[in-house]
Amino acid sequence: MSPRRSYDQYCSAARALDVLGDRWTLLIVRELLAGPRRYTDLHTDLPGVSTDVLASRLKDMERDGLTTRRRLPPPGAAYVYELTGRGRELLPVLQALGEWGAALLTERRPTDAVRAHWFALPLLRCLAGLGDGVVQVRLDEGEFYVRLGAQDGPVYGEGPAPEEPDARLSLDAESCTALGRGDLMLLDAIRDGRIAVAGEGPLAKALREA
Amino acid sequence: MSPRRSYDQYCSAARALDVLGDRWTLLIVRELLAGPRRYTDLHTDLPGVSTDVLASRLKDMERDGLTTRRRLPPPGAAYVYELTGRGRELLPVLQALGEWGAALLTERRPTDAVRAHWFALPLLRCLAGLGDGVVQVRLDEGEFYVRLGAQDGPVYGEGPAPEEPDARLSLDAESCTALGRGDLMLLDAIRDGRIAVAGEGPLAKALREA
DNA sequence: CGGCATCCGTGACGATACTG
DNA sequence: CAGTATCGTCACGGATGCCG
Repeated sequence: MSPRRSYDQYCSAARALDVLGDRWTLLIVRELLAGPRRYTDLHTDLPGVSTDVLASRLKDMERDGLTTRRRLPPPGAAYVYELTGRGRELLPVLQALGEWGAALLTERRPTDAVRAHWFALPLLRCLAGLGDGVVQVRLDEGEFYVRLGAQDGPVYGEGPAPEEPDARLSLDAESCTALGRGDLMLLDAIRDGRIAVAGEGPLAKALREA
Repeated sequence: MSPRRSYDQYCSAARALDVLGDRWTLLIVRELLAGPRRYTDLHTDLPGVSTDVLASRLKDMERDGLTTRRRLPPPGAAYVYELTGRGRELLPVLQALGEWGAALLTERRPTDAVRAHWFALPLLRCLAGLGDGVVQVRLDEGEFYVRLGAQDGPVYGEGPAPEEPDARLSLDAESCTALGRGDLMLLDAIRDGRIAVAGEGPLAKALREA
């Protein structure tokens, strides 16, 4: 079970850490921000987490109202874990953490795992305010999509978007980290050709012409 | 020493959690956001932290560039710990955590510790944009001050402000949590008399008249 | 095979005692 | 006052086994 060990402080940040402070919890939230995932998906995308800790965290998070467990309709009837509304409200927390940690994201160590959708979080800020629509992003490591201007704030997902995207971006991971660190401006990178833009909708035009 | 156990992920949020994810680390940052503190001050304001863990965290945080250790000039020559610029950049992280955790801050449990300056974090957002100056805040639990419009963003501190404040607020902890949760608007609370405003400067007038 | 539960070794944590 | 030393306990990581 979860932190039987509360900080016992009448402080909202301490209360948040009572729920979120355990190892792996916030990284599981980061995974689920990219959409519903099965237990095995979570286990393979979080190398190093042991099976019992993952199961324990998922139980705690469900009890704390962060996630729900749902059975997928057949075929492929499996359980998936997904965030509740309350869980999705953690997006600003992960954005703040990611922004602070961007300065630490220098070289890639040989032991570092990489997943494409981990770059969606820093890209959300860069793309905010450019208009509404779905942007499909392709990296060497994989692809993900970003839904801008959604009613519950922008959301994103792993893999190809379920609907036809309004614009397609192709770039490399290095440019992605530079964007997140603020060393590179999105529109500069498009002008330089470090980011390729495809698509004919207004969102694609806005990205190319601005 | 600190997380020898890295998550080993090429992701800025995971990198941040490598540094910040240990128990007590972010709460020590919260304490130091209120100004430099001695070891004993930290130990008494963080009930439950053991002496060796506190010492270990402070070493790790200094090594990771979050804090510095400085000897105070006599009299009272003691060591104080204070945040570096990099450490102060964690303010948005704690604000995001506090905002999310505000929903969990309901009744005060009998085991909960309270410190007045823990309420400074949520109040910063409420006071932002009302102008520049120093606001002294008095609660039953103690007092703190908030410096609005500072060059490095607003900062705050425990106890009375070192300079003469531009406005003085008196309120109770319940109103403070309601403000942080968004259930109560600052100017409404002033009109209702739940917050008393003293002072003659333009900031005090702005608080009373808006 | 996906979804855990069990067992075990190691290390982190919490409480107390002690020292410069 | 500012930590270090010691020790019991628990959480974590890794491997394996069970069960639908």
